[in-house]
Amino acid sequence: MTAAPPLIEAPTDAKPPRTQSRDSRRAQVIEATIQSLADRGFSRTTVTDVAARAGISHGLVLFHFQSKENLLAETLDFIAEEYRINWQTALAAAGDTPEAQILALIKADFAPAICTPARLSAWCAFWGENQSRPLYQARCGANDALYNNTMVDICAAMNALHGYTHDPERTARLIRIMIEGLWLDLMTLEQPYSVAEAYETVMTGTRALFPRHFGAGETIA
Amino acid sequence: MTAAPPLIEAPTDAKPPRTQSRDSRRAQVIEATIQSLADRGFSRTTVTDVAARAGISHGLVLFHFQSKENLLAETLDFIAEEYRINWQTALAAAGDTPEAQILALIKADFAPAICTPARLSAWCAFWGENQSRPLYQARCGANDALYNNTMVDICAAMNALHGYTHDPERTARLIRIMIEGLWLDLMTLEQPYSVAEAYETVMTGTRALFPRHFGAGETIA
Amino acid sequence: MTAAPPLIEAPTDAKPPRTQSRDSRRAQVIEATIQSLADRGFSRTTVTDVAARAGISHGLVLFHFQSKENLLAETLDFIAEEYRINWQTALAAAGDTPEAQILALIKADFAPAICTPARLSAWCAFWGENQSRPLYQARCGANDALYNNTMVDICAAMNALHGYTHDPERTARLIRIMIEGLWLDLMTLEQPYSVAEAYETVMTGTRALFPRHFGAGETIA
Amino acid sequence: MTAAPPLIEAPTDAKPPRTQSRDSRRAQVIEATIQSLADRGFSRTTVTDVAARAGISHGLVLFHFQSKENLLAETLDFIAEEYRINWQTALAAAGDTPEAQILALIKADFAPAICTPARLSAWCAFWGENQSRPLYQARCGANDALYNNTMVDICAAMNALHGYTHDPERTARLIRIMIEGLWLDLMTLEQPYSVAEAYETVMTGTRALFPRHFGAGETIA
DNA sequence: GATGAATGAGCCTTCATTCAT
DNA sequence: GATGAATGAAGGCTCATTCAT
Repeated sequence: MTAAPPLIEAPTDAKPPRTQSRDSRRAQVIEATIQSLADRGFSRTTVTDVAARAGISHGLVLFHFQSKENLLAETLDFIAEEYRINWQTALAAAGDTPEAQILALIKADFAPAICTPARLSAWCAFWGENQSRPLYQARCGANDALYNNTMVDICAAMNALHGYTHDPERTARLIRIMIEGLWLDLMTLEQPYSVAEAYETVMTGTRALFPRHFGAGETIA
Repeated sequence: MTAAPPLIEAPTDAKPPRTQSRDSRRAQVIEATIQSLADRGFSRTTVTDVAARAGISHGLVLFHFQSKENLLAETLDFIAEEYRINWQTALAAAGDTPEAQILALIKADFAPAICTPARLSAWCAFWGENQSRPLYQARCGANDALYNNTMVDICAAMNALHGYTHDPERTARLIRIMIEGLWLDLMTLEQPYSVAEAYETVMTGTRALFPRHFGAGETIA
Repeated sequence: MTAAPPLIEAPTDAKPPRTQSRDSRRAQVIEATIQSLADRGFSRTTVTDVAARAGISHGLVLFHFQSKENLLAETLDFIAEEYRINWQTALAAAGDTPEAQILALIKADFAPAICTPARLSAWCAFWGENQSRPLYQARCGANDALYNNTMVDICAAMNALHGYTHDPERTARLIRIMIEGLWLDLMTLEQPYSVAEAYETVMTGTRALFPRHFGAGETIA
Repeated sequence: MTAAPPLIEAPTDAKPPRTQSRDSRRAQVIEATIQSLADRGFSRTTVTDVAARAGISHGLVLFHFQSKENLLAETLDFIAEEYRINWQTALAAAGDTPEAQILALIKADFAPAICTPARLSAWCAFWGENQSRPLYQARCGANDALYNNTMVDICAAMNALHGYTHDPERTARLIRIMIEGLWLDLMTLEQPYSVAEAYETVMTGTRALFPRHFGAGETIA
């Protein structure tokens, strides 16, 4: 599996030029928004705080994003797209066997670029706000459905190829919600276990579902 | 299994007496807070909205709860306690075998009094707000640890009694995060599946972990 | 003619009670809004300025009026109603002859309670803002039409009773726009003439329209 | 009477050359300001909106006019000068008799180039803003005084030549404020009468003042 | 207990103005 | 000349909190 390259550069200590290109400024602000959502949650994420994290004035944030609502929507778009590219890249790099594909998808969700406290918290901030649910559906519904359908197809291929007799829908859902549940744990627990342990836990569950595959030799690297 | 009785009465159409007992007023306000968290999310839940739902003035809400922060803390206490009583009651009513206890605990989490859109949304509202994480830990950390330890003990008993060789920590965690992941699904999906299907999904996963138990005959009733 | 009594009490030096009745507060704020419109114009009238003039916090202004837009609408309602009561009271107190009625209506428009710098400027602030035109029509259109129709009827009565052969529409319009034009002068000129001179000017114009009436003996007193 | 030629060209669909002469750019921006004042009113007229109407960037608007305040002042200068040229041209083209001069002045004020919704609204925007009153006096006071003195002189000539015995000040004022009052009507009314009807109304009033002149044969052409 | 007037901190947003390119 | 990124003052509005009644 090839990890997706980081989509935006990390902020450097070098003094940025006073005026930046439109795209670079927007990426910088979106990253600051993710950090703010993670640190302060949805309700305390303010334009002023985002601007301060990006080292610019609040006016400039709105100059680039028009409104706070739009900023949040574009931030959600960004992490959704980042997530989609991550798993699709991992899937493309995996072999043709369904077991390799499942493994690739699981590993992708715990990859360092994705399974970051900030990223997880940002997701959770959107999940936790009922008001953002229509926004979430509009921006992520299709992606989530695509992920799910992909996983269902792979589980069906496991049945066809290896003689399992699972309900593909339910099996795919189990894999997905195990990952999500572990993500939630990583955020919620005061002293969470490691990402590696989370990965091992999903693998344990997956191995239970497909006992003749996913031998214990695989680790997250 | 005996379902835990509802801890607070549902709001009736009958106008409440102008002067209610302290406890009844407080319960009424807490229920209104849960509804507001579910309907409007953490960031849009206001004292005024809670008061309107409870049919009283905002002044009275703060008279009873001192501050909004305290109101939210007590609301969290309430649902945490409600949740604790629910699973402990279910566990007490279950038989002595670990498989019966696991089944009771799972069923309890999908019981109608607990697995309500409002309840789930309220939980999620707290999870999504990083600012409330210390609060959450302070109020729910002990409960969550107790639940987890209980589940670990039961899983260890499954090993001892029935010859399974699982890591009890990891197995207990799997059962717990499957439930949480399904809860998240129920809230996040635009058109979620039924609670019964969610229950069946956990049971499928549990059955995979303990293949010689949890036969398909059990339904959520 | 009996001058309409002032509809709201002038602010006194006596320290007002910390909390006032709803109506008295609202009247106080509306008067402050009129003053602000007169002093600063539409574009510089802010909620904060109105609040400062009323000696209260901006929050309280919005507590009573919900929004700035609504405050302006209610202020317009207020002066429109004040104006309507003023001329209708004057008309009711006038005799039955159309010449007495015309005289009463003209005098009413230059009465001290109406023809105030603040009142005139407030009207002009609404006229000058295209954005407020729909608001103006919605709130004042009916009143203005009523005034105009009344004047048309009186002019028709002048024809019928005294043998004039004017177009009643045009004559009524002339009387009305002479008054409005003089109001505009009183506001626009750096060193305007007196209200009495404005009144005499309208009377001169009216006398020209009805040469056998409105002898020079009438003054505004 | 010869109508004053339009002082600035109407905007054409043809894209203007990227670099225009200084004067042409300034005229273009001033015309855009008039339109913005008319469409959006004083309080909603922004540099950005003016720039958009002129098809240039807001930076360029301020490059040419230094500040918004100065832009508004120059716009006022422009319409004041346009107005002055309009009536002075009309007056110069009129005959030597005072009755011809009065007629020419009245007609000039309802000429198509002057009595435009945009022009009227722009005037009204300035009148309605008390803050702009010093500006108005500084820029238009002399013009207005000149107009008034001219009209007073003409009314005095009417007396001398034709045996009327009016107060020239008051008569001149009546003619002027009738025109202004009708302008106000044209802007304020939801469904105003035509400009021609407004002109006829002034003529009716003028005829009443000078019964032996201004026979009904004259129309606005 | 209970209400609702009152305050003020803090939010989102607009917009005139500056200035690097 | 010309653009548009960038700033920051100021405005409308929300809402937790206080407090007189």
